[in-house]
Amino acid sequence: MKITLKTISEESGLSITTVSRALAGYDDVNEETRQKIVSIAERLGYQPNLAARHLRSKHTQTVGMVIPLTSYFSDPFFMELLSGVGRQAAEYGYDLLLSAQQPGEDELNTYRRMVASSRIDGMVVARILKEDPRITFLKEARHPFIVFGRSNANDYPYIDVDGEAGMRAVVQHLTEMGHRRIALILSPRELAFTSARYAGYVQGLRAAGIEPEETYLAEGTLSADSGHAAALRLLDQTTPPTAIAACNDMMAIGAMQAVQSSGLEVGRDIAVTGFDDIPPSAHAHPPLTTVRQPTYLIGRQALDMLIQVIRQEPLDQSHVLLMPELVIRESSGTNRRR
Amino acid sequence: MKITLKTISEESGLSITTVSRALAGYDDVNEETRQKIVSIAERLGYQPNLAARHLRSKHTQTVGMVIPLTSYFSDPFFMELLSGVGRQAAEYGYDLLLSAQQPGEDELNTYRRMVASSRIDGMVVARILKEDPRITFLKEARHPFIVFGRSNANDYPYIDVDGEAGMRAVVQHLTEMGHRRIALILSPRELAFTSARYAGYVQGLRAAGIEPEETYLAEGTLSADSGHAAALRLLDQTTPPTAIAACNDMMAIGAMQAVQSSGLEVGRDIAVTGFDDIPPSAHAHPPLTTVRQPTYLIGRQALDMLIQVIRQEPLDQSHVLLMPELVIRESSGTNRRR
DNA sequence: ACAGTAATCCAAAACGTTTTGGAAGTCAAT
DNA sequence: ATTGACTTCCAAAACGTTTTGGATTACTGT
Repeated sequence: MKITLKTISEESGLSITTVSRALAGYDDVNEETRQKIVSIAERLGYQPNLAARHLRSKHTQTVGMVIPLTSYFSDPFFMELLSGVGRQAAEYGYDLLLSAQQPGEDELNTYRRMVASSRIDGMVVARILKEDPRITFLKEARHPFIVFGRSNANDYPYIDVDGEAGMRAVVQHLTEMGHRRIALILSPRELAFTSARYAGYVQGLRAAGIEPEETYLAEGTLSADSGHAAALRLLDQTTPPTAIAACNDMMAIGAMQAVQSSGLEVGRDIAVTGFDDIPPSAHAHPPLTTVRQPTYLIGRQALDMLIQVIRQEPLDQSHVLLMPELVIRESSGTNRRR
Repeated sequence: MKITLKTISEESGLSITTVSRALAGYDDVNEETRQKIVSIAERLGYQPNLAARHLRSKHTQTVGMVIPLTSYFSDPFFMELLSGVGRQAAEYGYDLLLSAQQPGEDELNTYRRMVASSRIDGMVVARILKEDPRITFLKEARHPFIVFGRSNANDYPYIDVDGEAGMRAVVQHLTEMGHRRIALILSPRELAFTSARYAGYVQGLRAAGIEPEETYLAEGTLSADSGHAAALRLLDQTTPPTAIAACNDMMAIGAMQAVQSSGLEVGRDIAVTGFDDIPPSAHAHPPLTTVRQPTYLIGRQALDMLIQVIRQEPLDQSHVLLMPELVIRESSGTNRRR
């Protein structure tokens, strides 16, 4: 049988109100009665019905995250973020509601459902577009949210890593290794972080006195397969690049496979670099030179910020920008070349 | 402002009852009125308040999973399972409530909270113990659940892989490669799958006429570090093993590092194998010979089964046992030895 | 003895939905 | 005109909480 406040009320001979207030710790109930109520509640194994509580009190101790089925699940980057968010949510006693988007459903719909159905107190949004309708929606709905990433309009709290600096460091490293023909495998242009990483690439080249060339640019979709295809296109020209920088690790891993299948050796004949430092990258063959985003920690900090937004506390810092770290491994070559 | 049934009721001049029934698709409302109601609902962007709905109707379209913080998050195996469950949940229109267990909190408490607070319709339980209090609890509470794994008492629906056959295949492979001194790094004894894998190990040895020896057994905690330590212990004896089988991939990866740091080469001087085939294993150095558990698919199928339990439909199969597949890579040696 | 205060309790409303058990109206058959 | 069968609608109850706005009692100082 279900144990409710009513059960305890009957058992104790006190009103439902008093039972509720006793358990909630209000000070207008006698310490002795509280003891009695608490002990009955424990004996019966009372657990409040959260649906009822939420209906009444308007907050749910739950934060939400939407997962577009196409890519995010099984994407190690996203999983790491999820871990961080989940970990920190537990710290605050919050649960995490994952709504994988229903197949074929408009993504924005999933957001609408989540927000308007009032099952969550706030949302974490990741991998945003330059013009992101989800953010527009959340802003309009005045629903608490936190973003991993920056877009064009930045009037919302976010946490991000400096992709420009990261990619600049990659290119600087490559030029120091003697490379001059450095190609870039771009992420989709509509993604918010693409322009920052591209800008860093250009800056890195110019700092070494190199003009970027159209023929050393290729576009991928973030997946390993797309990195593979892009690398093949880049290599298939009269003066192919001697280094390939990819905008994320998955594409870099695909690119390495492409390089190897062309009979070249990564790290000796050609350098390959990534961005993200997802766990597999350290164990790739050869280990991948990349830019570390502390994704797990970002998840945790994002949740910290979200809680502040939910509680309407002023944010310590509403725009957090982390400096990424260049991680040099073998894929970019162990010895100077050329 | 919040759009509720009342809003639509006032807007349309119809009762709340009729609005509710119209939107729910009952056939006791005129088609014309339904059109009107639906169009108003759409215009206003009505989204039902799920807390209220759940309070009244007793089911939540949500399944739950508890994640012990200590190990599971950031455990690739568990993440894969999560992906499968999440993916399939979306297929049925279910959401996924993740409750990471609070640090220091009794795990069973988290289950109690989840179940009794009536926020979920069913649970997925993974990595169970031989005697698992969570299962006892769920059975007693008569709350729908599905288990990945088998324990001693099997009177509940589960899906599992045949760990005995898997480990037998590993040992058979190793003996065929000429190994006679084959060590085993055990998972914790209280875990349900440990005994099956151990049994397979013994069977595999006996099939090749080898008696298992106490000195070739070590125990780990599933983590890479524990595998590392266990391997060092195994190697530090007068006649060390020539092959080390680990009960999961993480420990195998740790063991490989230990072997390498002892100046030996994995795959040539000594063979190492794992169990699970988590994604990093294919890219390990050298790539790890292991037993593939289709964890993602298991997650999906587990959810299929859970939905059936929730709907009180008879299960197609209440005990599913999958055959795992031996994946031979370089860590077990490419050429016959000895 | 009396007002004033503090301590302790509670009835009832509210949250937004679904469901129950009709009511009202229409129409056709008698 | 009455009956029965349909169709279409709705008032009210229920789900289990929290909160509001007192009510009751006991104690204090005068």
